[in-house]
Amino acid sequence: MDLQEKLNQKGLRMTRPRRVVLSILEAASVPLSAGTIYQKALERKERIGLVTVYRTLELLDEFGMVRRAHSQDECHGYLLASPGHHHNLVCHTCMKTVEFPGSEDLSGIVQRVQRQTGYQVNDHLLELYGLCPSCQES
Amino acid sequence: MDLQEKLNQKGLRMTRPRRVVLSILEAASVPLSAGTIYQKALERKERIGLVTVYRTLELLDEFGMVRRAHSQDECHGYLLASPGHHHNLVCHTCMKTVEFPGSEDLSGIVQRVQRQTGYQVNDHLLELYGLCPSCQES
DNA sequence: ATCCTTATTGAAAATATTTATCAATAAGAT
DNA sequence: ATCTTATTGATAAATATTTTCAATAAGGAT
Ligand SMILES: [Mn+2]
Ligand SMILES: [Mn+2]
Ligand SMILES: [Zn+2]
Ligand SMILES: [Zn+2]
Repeated sequence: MDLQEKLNQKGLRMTRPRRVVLSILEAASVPLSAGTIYQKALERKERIGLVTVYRTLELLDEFGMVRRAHSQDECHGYLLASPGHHHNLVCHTCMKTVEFPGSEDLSGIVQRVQRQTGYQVNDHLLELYGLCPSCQES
Repeated sequence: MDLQEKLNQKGLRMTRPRRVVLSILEAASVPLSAGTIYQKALERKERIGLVTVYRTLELLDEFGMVRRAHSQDECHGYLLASPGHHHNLVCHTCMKTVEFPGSEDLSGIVQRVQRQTGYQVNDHLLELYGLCPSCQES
């Protein structure tokens, strides 16, 4: 289900600014902050407000169409997210990011930690870091 | 090795502000932001600058004595970190956080992801969320 | 204890980031 | 083409973080 449909469902409207933000995210391979997206929009000579970028990101987040990247420094990068449970793999050097399906089995860890802490675990954040193919050469 | 020693090693000095920040972190069971630490210092009637809190956190971070909590909203909470590889388990409701040793085996996932993406994985961020014992009752 | 060197502090200002307001605009249904 | 109202973006306000720099204090030397 694409943005248009999700908007319709809620009586919301497809607008040019929203299309621009989405398009920029689609073209990106690294996590983008609101500010960066705004920059790129300006470069494209698009008339858009920074506030709208924030609002659109919030919207896309609600729709689950976007995911935040929590690298140590830049905490506020957004990436387009495929539907379903995924995680990010970020290149330390160039930030190029790919997602991988979250089919990993954490039940072992979860079991153990629950027993040891008394907590009831129901969610997790997993992010991998490394070197992308092209950065491995240099 | 405690803060005093690590400071000595680098020709740095143990100061009262640094002691205060450390002490506040030691007393906390939830991730604290620079601002919050500053607040608590004021409550303790300690003379300290917010800038110094930022600087001290940066320092503690370099020393690996502190870990950042990346909850969805509050991206900049700091927690005192035990030496060695650990992760955080955060309570959704009250934020109470415990750490658990990172002895989990991610090699399965890592292997698979490396093969599928061509990336070379060498680090990860794992955080668990759930309900702490006391929040389970309510 | 006193002196000296220099790491450290914090007030103040500069930047950067995020949120709130609100009149003007434009989506999209009729 | 008209109408309703969701949406935008300029502006301002609120937060958060970083930079600057003269005054202070840690801690080694005497
Ligand atoms: Mn997962
Ligand atoms: Mn681990
Ligand atoms: Zn790379
Ligand atoms: Zn709790």
